[in-house]
Amino acid sequence: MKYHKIPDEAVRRLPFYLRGLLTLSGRGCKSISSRDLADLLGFSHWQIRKDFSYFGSFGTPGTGYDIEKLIKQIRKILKLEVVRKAALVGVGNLGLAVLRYPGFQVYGFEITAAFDNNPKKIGRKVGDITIENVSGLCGLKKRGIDFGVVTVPCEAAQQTFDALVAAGVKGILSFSPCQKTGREKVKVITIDIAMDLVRLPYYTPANPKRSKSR
Amino acid sequence: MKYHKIPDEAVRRLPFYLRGLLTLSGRGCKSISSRDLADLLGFSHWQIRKDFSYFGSFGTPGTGYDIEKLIKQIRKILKLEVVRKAALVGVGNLGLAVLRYPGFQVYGFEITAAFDNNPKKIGRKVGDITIENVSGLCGLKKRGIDFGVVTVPCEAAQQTFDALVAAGVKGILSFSPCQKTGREKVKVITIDIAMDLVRLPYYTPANPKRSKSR
DNA sequence: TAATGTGAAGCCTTTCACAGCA
DNA sequence: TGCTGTGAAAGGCTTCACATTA
Repeated sequence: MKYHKIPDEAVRRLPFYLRGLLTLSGRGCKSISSRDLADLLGFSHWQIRKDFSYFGSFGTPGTGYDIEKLIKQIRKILKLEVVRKAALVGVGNLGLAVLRYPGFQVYGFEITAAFDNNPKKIGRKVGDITIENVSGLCGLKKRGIDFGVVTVPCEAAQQTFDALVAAGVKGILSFSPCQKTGREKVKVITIDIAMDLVRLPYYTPANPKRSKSR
Repeated sequence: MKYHKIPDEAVRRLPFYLRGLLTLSGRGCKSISSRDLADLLGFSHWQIRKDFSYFGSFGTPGTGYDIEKLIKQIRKILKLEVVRKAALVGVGNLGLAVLRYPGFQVYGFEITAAFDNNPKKIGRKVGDITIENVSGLCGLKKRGIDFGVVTVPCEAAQQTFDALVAAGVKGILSFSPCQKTGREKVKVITIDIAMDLVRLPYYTPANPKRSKSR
């Protein structure tokens, strides 16, 4: 394998591969070819091989990929070998939905703390998690929490960001469109529901061209 | 203006431009240069000019863009000149969060109906919307609803998709990772929270390269 | 034989530089 | 002079074809 700059698009696909492989592993499958994995996930087989090749050579010509080995490799690439912990800030409906979402654990990701500034909510439990006052954010590092999920209203987004950055998190997943991104050194991934919903009409007939549905 | 295939990436940016312009309009601004809009939104000025140029020439050399005119143009491109209606299926925490999200209206988008299969929820009101039985999905067309938002659990995703497609919707925003996309003719945009959260660790130091935070 | 890994081609997107207009 | 609109260059990603390996 030679050096290649790794396309961010390839990184974006790794979790999909991981999910597919975990499913296969759960079914007891031992190995799979790029073609079969491609059919399963809706990618092309050369895309899958190319993506893996950015990170090394994991397969066996003539046979395919050893599923367990590949899962391990992708976990390593994504830095999910150890369980990663995140804190959620803003326990409204969206925050609750994210807290109760069961789908993180298979990846080795856990939300282990929740914060809010509403005194009525502080102290309540959601599953195993007790909602804390946002003033406690500064203690994240000590608790081994490196990531933040921001589900606060727009007005509170910027100060929540600043608090998380001050607390030393390494990355933030934000549902708020209202932050001035860029000035921080931490990676911020933003999910903006309105942005995605609003461009649906564009793809309506008379524009029947299309693309990856992201 | 000459013919150009329009990059999907440019379409993806239009709602951001629209939001910025609406904010400016609200502040009473009349016109803006590509450079100032770029600074406001965190894009580059040539990117903005290029994006607009795919759709036509909206600006005035030496002056910039007339904000109201530009808003109208982007609305037209995104097919948001008339108010677009969507139905939400699955009124759990996430569904509630989306229903209560106030940010769609400025774009000319409205969620006007909500469906669930839980008898306890049917008949309840969320804001102005009364939750209906999913069996009522087939009547969407008559009510002028062209889009669907899917916030049901994984297991129910595929059948919800089929029902929405059968009801004649033109596009679907899905929060479920579990649909076999591709076989439908309708545009599907998928938001997968776990996928986005899970790749945060990758960007953690020792991989300090970076990119657009999407 | 069956499948991987990869250089090279092709395509799409972004950036640049500047002609042209108000 | 200041800013737009756009051809052309540069850069990045995907697809292809095939040499290579088990």
